[in-house]
Amino acid sequence: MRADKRMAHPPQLVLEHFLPYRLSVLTNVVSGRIAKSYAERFQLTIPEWRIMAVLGRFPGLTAAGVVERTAMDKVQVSRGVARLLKTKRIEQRTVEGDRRARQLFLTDAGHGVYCEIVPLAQDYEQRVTASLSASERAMLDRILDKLAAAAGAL
Amino acid sequence: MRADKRMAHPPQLVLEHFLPYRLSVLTNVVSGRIAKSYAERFQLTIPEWRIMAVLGRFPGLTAAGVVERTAMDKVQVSRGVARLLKTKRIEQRTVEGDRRARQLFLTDAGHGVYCEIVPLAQDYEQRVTASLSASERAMLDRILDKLAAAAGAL
DNA sequence: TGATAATAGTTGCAAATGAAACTATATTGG
DNA sequence: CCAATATAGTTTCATTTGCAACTATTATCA
Repeated sequence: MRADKRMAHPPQLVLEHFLPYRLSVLTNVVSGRIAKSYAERFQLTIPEWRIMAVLGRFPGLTAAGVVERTAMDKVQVSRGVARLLKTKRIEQRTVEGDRRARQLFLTDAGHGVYCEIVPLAQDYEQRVTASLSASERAMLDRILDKLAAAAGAL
Repeated sequence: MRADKRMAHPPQLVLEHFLPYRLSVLTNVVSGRIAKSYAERFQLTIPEWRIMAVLGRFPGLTAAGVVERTAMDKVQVSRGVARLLKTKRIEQRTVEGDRRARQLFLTDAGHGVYCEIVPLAQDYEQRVTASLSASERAMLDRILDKLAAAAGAL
């Protein structure tokens, strides 16, 4: 009988040890905290800041490039880009030889905002990772790379 | 002049080494995959599944207890509970001595679904972490605890 | 006791989200 | 070369979200 089977081997998911769950909670907390430091002050949403961050690092990406680099939703990027264009934090240039795609760049104003937020974000990161030893930090680095590779491969 | 300053020390966020960013990308990928495996098949949203998961482990929690254990939003829990009641995956019982609160339990049907999903989730987790050595897995465990504690404490 | 504050949980509403359909442009195979 | 297909990005629409305000009940303490 089914009930007997269940009582013999009740599958159990210990949520607080379940990796996807822990990642999700941690990410939400971390992103949320950082967002607080810029959202109100610069009128930026999280997706908008993500786009700016990735463009600060990789100027000239197209929207599709942003999607690829951030694993954000395509629509989310499209709308974030639209808002950032309206607020003049980024500008676009049609790609040579492909009139569908546009390369995206931070404007001077956008770069200014970027330069203000980056230290805040770095500071927060440092305070969060301050609890780790140097070897733990190195280990985390390697582990995250492996996990990202594995998750992407499935 | 401002431009000069920027060019001298342009703050740069090296995204591929920036912890919040890496967490976010990894979480986006992982959560997306998992959601797909049960969302369609069992008509369950992520919040619903989280509630079921925590009730499978801690039967008799109240909605507030679920909030506490999952770091989910109170409203999200309220609505998830409402849907799970309607779909008969959980049932509730008024708490002795407090007519506001209700204890929540998986129904037999709910427990059946739970027992089907748990192995899927565990299997997925295993495939993602298969790339890690045992010691790396142990380390990850510790590190995530530390990070969560540190992030929460700020 | 009784007024005030706290807690459990729900609901209204405006904003955010995402799947699917859409426009416009590029590519490819026959 | 052109029809079919693929890609970049946007828009539509129904759903989901979360803050704030709400109801109902319980706790506090003057």
